[in-house]
Order: sequence, then C-alpha cells, then structure tokens
Amino acid sequence: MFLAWQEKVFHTQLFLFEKSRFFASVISILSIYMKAINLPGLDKKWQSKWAKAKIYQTKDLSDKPKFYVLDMFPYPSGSAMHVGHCKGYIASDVVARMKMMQGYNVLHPMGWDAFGLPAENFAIKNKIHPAKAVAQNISKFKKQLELIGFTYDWAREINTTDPDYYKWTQWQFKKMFEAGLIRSIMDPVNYCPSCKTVLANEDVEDGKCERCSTLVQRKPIREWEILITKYAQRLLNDLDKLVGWEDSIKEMQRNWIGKSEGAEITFKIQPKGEIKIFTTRLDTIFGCTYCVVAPEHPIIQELKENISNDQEIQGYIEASKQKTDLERTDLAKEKTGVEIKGIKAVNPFNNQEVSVFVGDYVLGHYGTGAIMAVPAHDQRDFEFAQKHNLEIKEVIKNSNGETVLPFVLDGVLINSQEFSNLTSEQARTKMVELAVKKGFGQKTINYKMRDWVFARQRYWGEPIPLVYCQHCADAIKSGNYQKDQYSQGEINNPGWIAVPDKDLPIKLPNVKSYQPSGDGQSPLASIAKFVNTKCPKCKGKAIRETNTMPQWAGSCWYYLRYIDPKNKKSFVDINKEKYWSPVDLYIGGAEHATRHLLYARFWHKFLKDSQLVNYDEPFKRLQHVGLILGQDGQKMSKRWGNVIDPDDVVKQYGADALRVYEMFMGPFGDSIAWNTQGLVGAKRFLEKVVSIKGKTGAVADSKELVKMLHQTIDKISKDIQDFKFNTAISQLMIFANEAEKQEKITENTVLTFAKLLAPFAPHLAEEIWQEKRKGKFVSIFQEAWPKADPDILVDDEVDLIVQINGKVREIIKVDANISKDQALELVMQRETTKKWIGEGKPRNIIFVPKKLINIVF
RNA sequence: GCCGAAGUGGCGGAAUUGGCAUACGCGCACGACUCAAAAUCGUGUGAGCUUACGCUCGUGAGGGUUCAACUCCCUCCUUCGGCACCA
Repeated sequence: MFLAWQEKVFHTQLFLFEKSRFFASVISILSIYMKAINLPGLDKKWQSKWAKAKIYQTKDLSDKPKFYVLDMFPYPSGSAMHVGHCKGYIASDVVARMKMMQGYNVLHPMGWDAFGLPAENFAIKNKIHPAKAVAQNISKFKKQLELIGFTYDWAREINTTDPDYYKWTQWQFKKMFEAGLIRSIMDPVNYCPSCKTVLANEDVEDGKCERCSTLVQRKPIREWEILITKYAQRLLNDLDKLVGWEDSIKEMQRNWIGKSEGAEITFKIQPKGEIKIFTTRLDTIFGCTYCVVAPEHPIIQELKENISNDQEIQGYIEASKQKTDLERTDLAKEKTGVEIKGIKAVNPFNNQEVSVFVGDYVLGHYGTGAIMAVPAHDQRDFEFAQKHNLEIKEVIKNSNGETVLPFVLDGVLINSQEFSNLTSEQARTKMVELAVKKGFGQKTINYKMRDWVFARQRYWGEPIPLVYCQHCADAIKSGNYQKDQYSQGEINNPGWIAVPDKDLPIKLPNVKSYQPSGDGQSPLASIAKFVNTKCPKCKGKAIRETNTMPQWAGSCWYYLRYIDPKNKKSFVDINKEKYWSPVDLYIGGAEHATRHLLYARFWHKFLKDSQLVNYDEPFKRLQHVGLILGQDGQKMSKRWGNVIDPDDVVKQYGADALRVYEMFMGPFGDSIAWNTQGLVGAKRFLEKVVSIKGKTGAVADSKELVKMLHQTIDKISKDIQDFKFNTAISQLMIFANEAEKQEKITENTVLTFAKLLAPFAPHLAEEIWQEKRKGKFVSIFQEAWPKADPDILVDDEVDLIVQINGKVREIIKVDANISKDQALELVMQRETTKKWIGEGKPRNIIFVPKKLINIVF
C-alpha cells in the first residue's frame, strides 16, 4: 500500500513534468519522493522487528553497570489510558533508551496494580466479575502501551492479583504480623458509606472519601492496623538521604509525618486519678487556667460517680459522635465544650486547681487526648475562654513590650515565679528539667501520622492470611501456653493465628455476589467454605479473616518482584536484589507523595530490618509527572469530554510525533494543557528530519555544523539526565534547522543525529539508521551513544558584548582568549563606542572573559 | 493559619554560580508555489517613538543592592499544590 501511494505521487509528478517547468518539477519530484515516509507506518515495522530481535530483554545479572528505571504501574481501570497517562511512561522510556545506548544493563519493566476499589467498582457497574474485568482492561492497556513503542521487557510483567504474586504480599504481611507490627483494633475509624468500607487516614481528603467524595463517617469496626508510626522517626530522618528526590515531595512527607517536640505533663485530678497533657509550649504553663479532654478520654468513664453533671457530659459525647469528621474539624465552627463538674485538675508547677472541660476540638488520637488550656497564648483556647467566660492569664510578653492577646509567639516570661524573665526557649528547657526531677513530666515527641488502617470490607483484595481460634485465644489470655508456641503477633492479638507458609497463597475464592455488604463485613464472610477452617496451631475449629488488604498493599513491594518475577522460592533472590536495587529512577504522579511513596518506604525498611533486602531506601531518585490538561485547561476526564486518546494520535501522526510532542510541551513536572497544534509542530519537525536524511553525500561538513553537532550531543545528554526534555528537543530542532540550510551533509552527521533523536523518536531514528546499514540486524539501540569531543566544543572566536554604562551597544566577534586590555583597546577604537562616550573619560572597565566588556564613564 | 512551588509576548515556554530577555515551538501577517484551496517554502512578529540609522520602555506590583537584576535582598499581590482545632 505504501509503495502504491508513492507510485501515484510519482505519476502525478510525471504528468506535471510534461507540462514543462523541467527543473522545478525535477526538484519537486525528488523532494516529494524523499519525504514520502509515512510516519505512522514506521511504528509497526520497527516494533515487530525489535520484539523479534528481543532487544529489550534484560539480563538478571551482568558485568555492565545496571540502571533500573521504573514507572508507577497503572491500575487497569475501565476507561482507557489518555495521553496524560503516557507522559511519564514516555519520559522513562526516553531515559531507558539513552541508558541502553550508554552501555547500561537497563531494567525497564511494566505491570498491573489490579486489586482495589477502581477495578472492583468498574466490575460492579458493568456487572462482570472483577477478575474478568481486570483481564480485559489489562489487555486493552497493554495494546495501548504497545502502540507507543516502549522498551518494556514484557517477560517480567507482573500483576498484583496473580496468586503467584499475592502469595508474597501475604507472606510479607505475615512477617510483619509475626514481628508484632500489626494489631487488631476496634476503634472508631474512617468509614465510607458509599464504598462500604473502612478507609485509611491517607484515603480521606477534606473529610471526604478520596475515591467517591462521599462524606466519611466515624464508625467502630474491627480492623487491622499496621504500626507504621514506629517507623515515623526513621521515615523522617532518611528523607535527608534521598538527595535524588524532589524537595517538594520530601516536604509533603515531612508535613504528613508531622513531627512535633514537646513535653508530657501529669496533672493530678481531685478527688482522685490523673491526666497527662501534651504541650509544645511548656513555657506558657503558668497561664493555664483550665484543661480540656477529648470526648473519648477514659477519665470521663473512670470518674463517672464523681461527676455531678454526668448526664450532660454523656449527652455531649453522644452528640459529638454523631458528627462527621468534616463537621468536627471545621475551623470556622465555634469551639464547643462542657465543664466536667465535680473534678478539678492540679497544675503541678504552681499547685493551682483548674476546671476540666470536655470538648471535641481536642482530638482523642493525638498526643494524650488532653490539653492544658492557655487562652492568653493560644488562638483556640482564647476563643473558647472568651465564649465560656474563663480567666485569661498573660504569662508571655513580646520583647518590645507591646502584646496583643492572644500572643502565640515566643517571648519573655512574666508571672511565672522563678521562671519569669527567661525567654520561652530557656524556660522550656528548665521546666522539663524540673518536671523530670520531680517526676511529673518528660520530653515527648508526637507525630501527626497515624497507624495504617489496613483492612477493607471488600471483595477485590488480597485475603489476609490469618485465622481466629477461640481455643488459642483462651490459652494466650490465661498465659497457659509454651514458650515459642506463638509469635509476637499472635500474643499481641490473642486468638489470631497466622496461616503457615505452605498454605500460602490464601486464594481469593470465586463468589457470585462480590458486592459490598455494608454490614461491616466483607462479602467473603458469607462463604462458609472459605470461612470455616482449622487452627494451624491447635488443629481445633477456626474461622478465617474475611477482610481483604487495601489497594496499596501490592504496590508496596512490586518493584522488587520485577527483579525476579518468576521466583517460586522467594519473593526476590537476594543476590539479584543486591545488583538491581535501589531503583535508580522512579517516575509517577505527585498524588502518591503521602500514600504509596510513604507506605513503600516503610514496607521496604521493614524488609531491610528482616534482612530480606539489602538497602534501606527503595527509590534513589524520584521525578513527578505534571498533568496533561484538556485543551480547555480542565483536568482531562470523561466528565468534561476533553479526553485525548493516544491511539487516535498514534494512528494519525505516528508514535514518534506523540512522544516528541509530549516531551516538548514544557517542563516535565508542570501541568500543561494539550494543544493539537503543538502536535502538528512535532510532526513537522520529524518531516524535516526526513528531508535532512536525503541530504547526505557531502565529503565533509562545515566547521560550524560540526561544532553545533557536538554542542547538541553535549546538551541532549545532559538534558535527558536532568529531565529537561523540552530543551533537549529544542536543541534537536535548532540543529535540524541548521542542517536543512546545508546543500549536502555527511552521512556520519545524519547517523549521529539519528542517535540523538532515537530516545524521543525511536521508530524514525531506527528507519534512518537501518537505511544506511547493510547485513545482520543490529538496532540503533544496540549502538553506542555519541560522545561530544571537548576539543571541538572549545570556542576560538566568541561574541563579545560591548556595554557602555551597563547598556548593550554592540556585539563584536573577538578571539576567545582576548585579554582585558586588548579588548578595551579594540572597543575604544570603534565608532559606536566613540559615539556613546563622546568627551567622557572611562571611570571603570568591567571585563568578563568570553562574555562582555562594560565601559562605565 | 503553616509549609512548598510559581508569576516572562496572542499561546506553550527558554534564559537563574547576576552578564545579548523572549531560544525552540504554536498562532498570526505578508510573500512564493497553485485556476484555487490545503500542504510546503521564505520573510516578519514584545510595546512605544522614528522617513530612516536608531532610541526609550519592558520579565506580577513597589522599593533596594550592583558597572550590570527575569536571576540576589526587603515589602506586598496573585495562582497552584500540600498540611491543618495536631495543643
């Protein structure tokens, strides 16, 4: 078909030829004939050739240096990929291709994160089984990816829903359980009434479900929690090691972990008991005029009989339970609270008795769930005190004397007995010392990050490999068991027993109804055959855990599986892991900064502690992808009808044009609107390259062109490394423009240029390369990346900017090594200089070698 | 409220160890080719003034440092992202 089309063009031109205008027609025929490359037609041709020659197959181990480049793997949802999804994949492919040519053993894998709500909701909506839906979606996604011409080693493809894969997710979970890092809870947790499941703190945005925007409720449900907070300090400290991460992402993690240093102080309660409060402002403690406890605080139930207004208190607690998270944390809302009558708290620093309130602006899960209130120096306490007519006692003065309450900054202490006149900082140190000495307090660190609520009451996830055995529960609770009979996890969670390794994977059973039940149980709970089992310890009756793992489980370690995807004995061979880890470059969306990226770092640290991997951080360098918005500037989504399908683009313009355009749009991390005109520009550039290909035949190139070629080699190599793809392509365009102006150029220059173009436009580059080669197929990607010759890059002549009083007046060509005096002499003779200086006498001469001379008079 | 990133032509953007502002691309205008259109090629394209050579102004606003500021400092404004009753 391709040939037929060419022929037609040729005949049309012949007809014109007869009509006269000989020379014009000859040129026209030649140029059209040379340009007659159908760009989209190249895609299939080379993709199948590459696949046949297996040029992307990665060796497990090699003497070559390794380079592991990873994309955040997609979840194959119902809607196909749009051009925005491809952007990150194209970037990783560009880097992978350059690294291949630079002689690295490159690992560039792809797989599917297929468990979780998106896949399950799609399945429910379309009334097909999730497993079937996932299989369909994967094949659709894979086809889309293949059209674009990526270097994936498909032999390493993984799928988190494959039992051979999730066997190891379960196995690792079990390791964590045995290590005592997992506990069963029955606390109020985030619950989405629409998805009918519990959500992790990370899955809640503005009090709404991250997936469906339904208002999240708080509901007590039996749950599993991974004690990620035990790793909080290490997760925070090791951020400093991650020099290849973008600061913005690291900062997000810091915010999320939310470390704050302060003190925990014990207040005795009259008539009995005590509460602990957490404060970062111990220096203000003499200004404490009351205390507030969270509605969940145990003291309220403990001192029930001492509380004279118990009914009122219980009423308040009930009311606050009814509130959604959003209502409760609404900043604009007035702070409510009720005084707990009949009890008082005693400030250990001055033995003053103060009232105790219950108020839901104090959070049960943070710190100790109780605070000392210092209305003079805290905004919230100030508002609360004003409303309830409570004493406001000033204890911190601004150093300049002027202080408007509430004054929340550090200052100098007043009205604080022996601590008066100290600065806030000094006071905090001295006060902690005193508290420790007298035994009523200590230094404490708190984190905003909460433990990871890990189970979901849904069908489509990894089954949790635990069973419940009442017999073992009784034994553990009564202490009636042998040493080493139970693991730490089993002792911590009496009755919960881990399934033995030989029984893994616990396969997700096929069910007819996989819809969420909404009764706090997963659909698995209704399958008697699945639920009823034997206790692996005592062989008695036991029932299986029917909750499943959350979406994030499988993605916590997938990058390790690519290294050794077929291993039956272990999730990864430790020697292979040593060679390939850590991931050298990880590309994905910034929306994962506080979820996947934090979970995976935690998970990896646990594996390191268990001596199952070699390094304590999984990802050396991280680059976030900026969104591609719709042409209208809105987020690309079916809802707005602004989705651009890569398949259409590839069909019409070819994969190379899509790749070049997406890399050229702008800075890689920025969100930029799609513009089809820009795509046309990319295509024009590629056509220009085709026409340059036809210009070979020169014996030698001009010195200028050679120099420009070497500058281009230098710039492209650096820019790809630095993720500045847009300027790399701009440089390719600059070179192409220059080359096109030449009558003829050497074949060597064309081939070198093809190599530089290859990471971005692999199909066209291969076409150019192979056209000039004969014999056995060796891909351009098996050839060496060009090196810039430093001698050629050196300038012997430069443009010198001539400034008079700081304004540019002239640009002259001079010898690159011209001295200041020589330059001055030269410039002073010039008409332009004479004109501007006139009678003036130069007062100052600034000379920057190879750049400029500035004459100040 | 706190933290972070950013603000440059009609548009996407380039240039930050301070040294030609607007590279490259899109769009637009004019011209060539064409019966014509598209495609392609060529020229031009920040604003103002000027017959012209040129000159002045110009990187969100205002100030400052400097021979020289998109780049550094100060005070604001705006947009985006994250965190947020976290004591």
